Amino acid sequence: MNAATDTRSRIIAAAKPRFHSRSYANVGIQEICDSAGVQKGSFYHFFPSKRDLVLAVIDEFADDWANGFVAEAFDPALPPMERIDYLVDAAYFWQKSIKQVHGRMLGCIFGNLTLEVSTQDDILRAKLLAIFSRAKSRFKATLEEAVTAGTIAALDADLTAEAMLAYLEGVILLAKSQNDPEVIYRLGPAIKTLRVEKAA
Amino acid sequence: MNAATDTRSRIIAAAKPRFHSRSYANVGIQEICDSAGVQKGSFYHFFPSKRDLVLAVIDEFADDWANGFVAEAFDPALPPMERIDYLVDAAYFWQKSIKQVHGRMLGCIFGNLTLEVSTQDDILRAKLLAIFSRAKSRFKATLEEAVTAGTIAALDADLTAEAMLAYLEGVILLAKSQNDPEVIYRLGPAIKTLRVEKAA
DNA sequence: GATCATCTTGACCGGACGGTCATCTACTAG
DNA sequence: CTAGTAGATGACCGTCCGGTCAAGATGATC
Repeated sequence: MNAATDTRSRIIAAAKPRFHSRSYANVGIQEICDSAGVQKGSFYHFFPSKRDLVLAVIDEFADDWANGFVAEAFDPALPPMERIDYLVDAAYFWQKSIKQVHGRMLGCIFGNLTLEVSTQDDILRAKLLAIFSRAKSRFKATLEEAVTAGTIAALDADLTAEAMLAYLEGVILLAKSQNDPEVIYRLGPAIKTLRVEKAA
Repeated sequence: MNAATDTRSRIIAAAKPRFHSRSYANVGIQEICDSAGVQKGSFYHFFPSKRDLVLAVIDEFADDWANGFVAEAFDPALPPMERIDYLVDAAYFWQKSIKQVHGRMLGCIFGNLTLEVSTQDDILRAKLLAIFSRAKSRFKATLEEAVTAGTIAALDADLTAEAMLAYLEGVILLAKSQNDPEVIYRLGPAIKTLRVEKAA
């Protein structure tokens, strides 16, 4: 790792928890630079704008998830519907551990950013939409596999997948409003009851 | 209406669409004052702080809903489960009309504010939590009535109500990420498939 | 007509914001 | 040894931020 990539990744590392725990508008470049031990001019050498930083932060969070819980949850060795349970559990344990350390339930950074910036910045909205789109695909493939395996009755896999993603985000939102990850524990499992029937 | 209350309500009227369409942090006091034709000193005569303004804005939005769509939807004359359909429809049509006028889907201001500020301001979080709590009660009473009427099988009304509220917020979030109210139209009706069984 | 509380005015505060820039350093390639 | 490039430095830009304040206007009460 040369000095250049190190500076860049230190900036991102400093930005991640801040954007996650507060909001896009509430975190300043100066604060990130101070925390990363980087000069502002150096920051703008790597990132043309604040938006480009948050874009990189979103990518890192997405990678963390894809290589972590998501990879574990969507393990082909698991029965399809158990993967969904696994993912909900992972969200619960993650939020719980964050709260233990941080004192707060921070929720899903993709959901947080979506509601904050998507009316003001179409580039950020498109980025977040792409993240959700990928998540939906995972759910969809899992549902299709479950139908094929006969675990569940036929349904509209595309819409049901989207509904499940919506539900998960909604549960995390409600949990955040109560600052209580147990909400995810209580409500999460009901995700499997969601059904959108195939159009006739 | 005397001059005092008029100034106060002009401030709130100017603030409402701004907080709804952007974010808490992104809307400044000065801008609101300019739009309302009020001096900043006058603003601070009525509101001790920006937070107090947004608290008043939340109350007005809650009243608008309570006296509008919510009153229509939770009409005792309607069969219980149809009330839930009505509410989802109302959310859809409302977001659709906002998009037609504004060009954007703005989503639910309570959800928007929750994800933006609830890690940073416990007073605002408590306020939003109270709003959600009231909404949940409406769902719960409706579900209990449906069970009593034999329309649906027995379930945990409290948790199912919370799950439905979560789902609605999640659907609106996803719709906002696509800037497309049709998402609510497609996914909304599945709200009735959500079930949390009574604990044994 | 005097008093008092309510409301209005507009200048002002310190500090934070995102972003720019000329200058300097360090490394690499020819 | 030279030239070029990537990166680091820190002062600087204009603007906006939430909030304050002393002074003035207004209108009701006694």
